[in-house]
Amino acid sequence: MPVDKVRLQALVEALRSRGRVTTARRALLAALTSGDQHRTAEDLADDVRAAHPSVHRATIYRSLDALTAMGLIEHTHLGHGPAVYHLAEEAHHHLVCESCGAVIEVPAELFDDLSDTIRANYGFEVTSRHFAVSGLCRGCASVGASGP
Amino acid sequence: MPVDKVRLQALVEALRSRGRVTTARRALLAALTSGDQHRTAEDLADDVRAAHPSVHRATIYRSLDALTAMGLIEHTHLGHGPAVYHLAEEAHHHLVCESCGAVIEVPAELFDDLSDTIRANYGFEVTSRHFAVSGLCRGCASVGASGP
DNA sequence: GTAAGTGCAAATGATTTGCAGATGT
DNA sequence: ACATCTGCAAATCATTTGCACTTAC
Repeated sequence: MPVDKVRLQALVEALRSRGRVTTARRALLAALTSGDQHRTAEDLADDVRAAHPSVHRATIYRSLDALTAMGLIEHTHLGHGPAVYHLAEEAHHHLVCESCGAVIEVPAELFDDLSDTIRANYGFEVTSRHFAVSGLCRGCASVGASGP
Repeated sequence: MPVDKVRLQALVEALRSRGRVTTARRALLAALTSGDQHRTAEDLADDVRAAHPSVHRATIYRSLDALTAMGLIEHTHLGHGPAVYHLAEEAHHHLVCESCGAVIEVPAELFDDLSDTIRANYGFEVTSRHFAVSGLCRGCASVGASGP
């Protein structure tokens, strides 16, 4: 049995223990388990509807909210566009290039020192990867620095 | 002459050197120079229209874009709501509590170490304060940790 | 059986756009 | 004068909501 299937099954069990298992929710978990991370609600809707055409867009949003509340998935704002969703177990931060839009995933541990400093100075607990870190990627930064 | 007026005048001069000085733009700079930081486009529209009722919402957005392109202002996404604008000279990062919505301003230098690490490891230049850092403020974190 | 979840259509909130006319330099 | 801005109305994009019907457990 391939790993993805095992993963999906584990996720569905986690879902069952926290709420109802429905077609839309299972299909969403399946979509998030396979293929590209960083999928927008609209992407996921397309994906789910490929297999279950009657699932409505509104249900996608409500199901994403429910799965988020259960702690199974999270979403990140990468820029001015729609939010992107991924499984909560794939915890990581995002660097987004403001010039070309490239997205770089970085391990959450990179932020540990900053989190410690912020906790010490402000009593603020950095908990989530809800927002990307913006800046310029290597390519775009060097163009800006020396000219093309 | 109060400091704010001097600041505003300097900003208007900067604007003049980079583009046209119009009623909407001047009023926006005035609104951003005085009063609360973290104002949404809608807040700013209200503010501008108090003095100049004929200024249209669309003009506010276009003017904010223009001032951003000129480097005079920037905006930050604090959460799921609208973006908030402030003068570019007031560079700072934002911590936003996911539970109560509190916003804490922190000096940009706090991120220097992280920026260095990211630059060294990924060649990525963290340039902007475009997104807030989410987490839990002191009050909300302690409620979550030990129960109310 | 019953609360929780869903489909649908319409509403919302924030922002953008096309175009004709007004304004800054 | 002439490009740049603006006002207006309508469009767009992402997401949410009210309500009647279905479904999972």
